[in-house]
Amino acid sequence: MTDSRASRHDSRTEAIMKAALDVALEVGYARLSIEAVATRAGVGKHTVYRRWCSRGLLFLDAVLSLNTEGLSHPDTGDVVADLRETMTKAVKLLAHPPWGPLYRALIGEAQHDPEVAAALNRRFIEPQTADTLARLKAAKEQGEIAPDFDLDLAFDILSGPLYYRLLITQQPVTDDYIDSVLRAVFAGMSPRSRPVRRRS
Amino acid sequence: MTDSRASRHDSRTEAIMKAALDVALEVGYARLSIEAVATRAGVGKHTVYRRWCSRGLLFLDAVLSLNTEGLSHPDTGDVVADLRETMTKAVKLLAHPPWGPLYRALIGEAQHDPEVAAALNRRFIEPQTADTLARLKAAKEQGEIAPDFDLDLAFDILSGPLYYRLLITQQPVTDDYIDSVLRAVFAGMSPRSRPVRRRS
DNA sequence: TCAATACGGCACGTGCCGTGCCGCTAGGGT
DNA sequence: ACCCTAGCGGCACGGCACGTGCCGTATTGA
Repeated sequence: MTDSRASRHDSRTEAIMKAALDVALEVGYARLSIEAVATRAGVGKHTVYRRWCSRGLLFLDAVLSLNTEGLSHPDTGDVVADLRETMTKAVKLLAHPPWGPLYRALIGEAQHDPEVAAALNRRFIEPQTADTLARLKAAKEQGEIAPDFDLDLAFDILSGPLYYRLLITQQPVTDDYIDSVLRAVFAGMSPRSRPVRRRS
Repeated sequence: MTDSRASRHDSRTEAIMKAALDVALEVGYARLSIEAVATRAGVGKHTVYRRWCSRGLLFLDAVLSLNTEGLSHPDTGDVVADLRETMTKAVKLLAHPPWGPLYRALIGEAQHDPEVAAALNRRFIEPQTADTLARLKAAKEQGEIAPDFDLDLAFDILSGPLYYRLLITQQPVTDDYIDSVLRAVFAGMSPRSRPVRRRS
């Protein structure tokens, strides 16, 4: 096998990311040290520093390695139902233990480290956004969304409240809340708006 | 004067908060150390630790000490115009240098330190929210907002997109963006909604 | 067999942590 | 006018994690 070297290399990499997640879950990201991660992984510090140039980027890789499966959007013809399903799945992953605290810590780190912020956007936020935008575009073409509605803005308005709850007020993001956001955003705040169809 | 002792105490406190802001603006909150703050303030480390039990709480006090004047809502009878004015003012304060990076760092710290998160909510987020909710309530009573619209939710939907831009994508929050959010949220995403009045 | 590469282990200097201790000074009590 | 005391600045300490050298080793590919 010509890739023995590479596979050894990869196994170390995975061991380090696994150890980083373990330590972060135990003591919190704020108290996560490279030393502790290296020790936990049974690895020298050099082996960590050779792969990641900062604690934040290591943590980013570790958290994103949990990307079990993508959050691709179904298309049943009912955009509200499809959005609800995807948002519920995403929130279940990202806003609840054990991953909720880790994801929050990752976004927190992004506020201090521009590299982490850029990488988080490029590798997680943008792909997820593109996927949702595609679904919204299809909905607009089928007349489920007003033709002059800016879809990038629509994404912000749908995601923003969830992140606001996750990061600022830190109230739980329940299925009911997702439902309320969807209804409210589709219906609009003005009186006499056309109501959106309720959950069947 | 019987409060000389208290005034001496307060002058130290203010000097430390001022020094914390200076250092944070120079090297960033991530590299802000108590030692540097104490030195900058011409103060012993004890004098800092006696007042704040963590770096995050000191930073919170320092940033909130910039609360020049409250962001109270005007009531001209046009809720969209009033919200636009307040949101524009808030964004101008909180999303632009020099305070933008500091506010982002504060929210970032809140992701790691529950005490900071709780204090930030209690001392800044909740009062601001209450103020906006009062204005929204008045608008609902005057028929500018649909009578069955949850106003707490309305606040989340209006604020969320701004925070999403500030914290996640880190795109600039422009006046046009605020305008777009207001129009979109009032009109709703569904087709054939009653359009909200445009800026005069 | 041999050179090369990546590795684990160890040690180092540095910076900051949080906490003692010491001597001083400015105010307040009498 | 006296001292008493709380709060202070300065200093030093042990501890921890940083990031980086160095060394000996094991596994790999020539």
